[in-house]
Amino acid sequence: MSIRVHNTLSGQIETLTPIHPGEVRIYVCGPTVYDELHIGNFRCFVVFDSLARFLRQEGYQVTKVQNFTDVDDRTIAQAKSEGISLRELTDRYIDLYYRDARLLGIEDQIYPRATDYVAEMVAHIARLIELGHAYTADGSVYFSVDSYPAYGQLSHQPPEERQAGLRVEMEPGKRVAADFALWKRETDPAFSWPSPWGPGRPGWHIECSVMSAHHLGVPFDIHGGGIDLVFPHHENEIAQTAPLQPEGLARIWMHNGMLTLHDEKMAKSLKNTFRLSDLTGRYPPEAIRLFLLSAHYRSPLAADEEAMDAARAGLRRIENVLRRLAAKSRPAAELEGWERFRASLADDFNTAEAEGVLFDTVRGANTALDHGASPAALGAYLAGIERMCQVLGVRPEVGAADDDQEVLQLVSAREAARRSRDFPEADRIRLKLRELGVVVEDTADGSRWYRA
RNA sequence: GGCGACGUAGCCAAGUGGUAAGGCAGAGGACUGCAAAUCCUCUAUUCCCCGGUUCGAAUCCGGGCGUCGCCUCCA
Repeated sequence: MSIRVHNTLSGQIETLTPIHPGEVRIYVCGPTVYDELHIGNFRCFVVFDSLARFLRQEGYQVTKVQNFTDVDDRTIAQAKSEGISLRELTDRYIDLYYRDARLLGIEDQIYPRATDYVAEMVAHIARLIELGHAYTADGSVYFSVDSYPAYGQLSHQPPEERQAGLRVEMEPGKRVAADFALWKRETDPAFSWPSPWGPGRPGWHIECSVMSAHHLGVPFDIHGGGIDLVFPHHENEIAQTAPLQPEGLARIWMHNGMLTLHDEKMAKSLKNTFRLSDLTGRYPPEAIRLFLLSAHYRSPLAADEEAMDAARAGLRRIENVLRRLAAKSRPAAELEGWERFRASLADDFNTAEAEGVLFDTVRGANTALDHGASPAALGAYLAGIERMCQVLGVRPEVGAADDDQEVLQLVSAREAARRSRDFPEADRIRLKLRELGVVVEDTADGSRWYRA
């Protein structure tokens, strides 16, 4: 099945044709680690994690890189204010990223951090100066946008059409307002690296060009990130790579829409963020992941409570049907619903539609169970639903029964009480089990229990 | 001001020319000792508005209105 995705560069939906047959190489712009991340940040990471899962399921060997930006104005400012080293600060927030990433089921991948690649960035910048695409000014180095006529191709807007300096003041030393920093002169010796142009630190964009090329080779297949990175970040990555790599940095540029709260982009600067850890008391992380994939990745997604409640209810529905199926199915080669599911994802990674297919299949499975379908037929439902969950990256908590003797005794005592129609006793035992964290449900075939 | 998205039920959200997926919430019914779970039925004659193209439009075209994102360090 050919896989089609939207390419911001062309503005079109294009067929993914891997550069190296059978292999897909992906780079995703990761977080700046100066503070705890909010779930808006994670929308991007979850989307591209599922994309990688899907491509693997489709038989591709996937190499995926997601960086940590561990040097910029904010990380430096935060480290300074706490009186600690950059490494100490960023280690802390990288650890917190890993904690949340694990909870959200983000698979392991290559995680380079910018400060480990400063020497390579310096070498890259030096080449740009040699080729006449960059110039030094008072210890800083800027990329000359005028030296690259195609500038603006990703954001579909040439620099002269932009209102330069609308939001940020132009730095002195730049020849043209649109020029951007490759290297910034030292402002504090505690946070600087040596370079041929004097001590300083790398600009923001250069790290991604260098680290992606280092780990994936150039060009690679997919470069992803939030749509707010199109300009200037990704535009600049393209510009500063072009003189050294005529084939460009990446073939396909994919961008996810923003998570919004109260109709505004969720962002630290707007103070309308919440973190995964703010939600975990009320929602299992799997429900959050299901929620984050409930809209098409390019659409904005509103982080409202009702939508997250719906995702949680949906997750429970999945868990319940898996419990029902586990008791009655036999392994099957068929995967119920899977073809429709993968067709949705192959069409510009439509996870919203794919979730629709998943819930269709869940209902189909419940109906089949109610109608006493064969164990093999039920096995196909089980396999299909499990495969879909695997790609979406949700690991439903089925709470499988174990061999806890106390629980087993209570369950059978309750069964006996029910048989003798001693319902008050049965209810008393059910309550007691509940206190042990065990849920008992009575079905036509007897009681079933699981850990909540 | 420029560029790019978007506007579908109470809420979330698919659908991009052939007569409105799915989830949540709500109502009724079935099942049930009670729960829980599950199933069935119902809930948008209509897709922001106004024109146009077409046998046929939520889907294409034109014009409005509204919302969001970006315009130099924001996933």
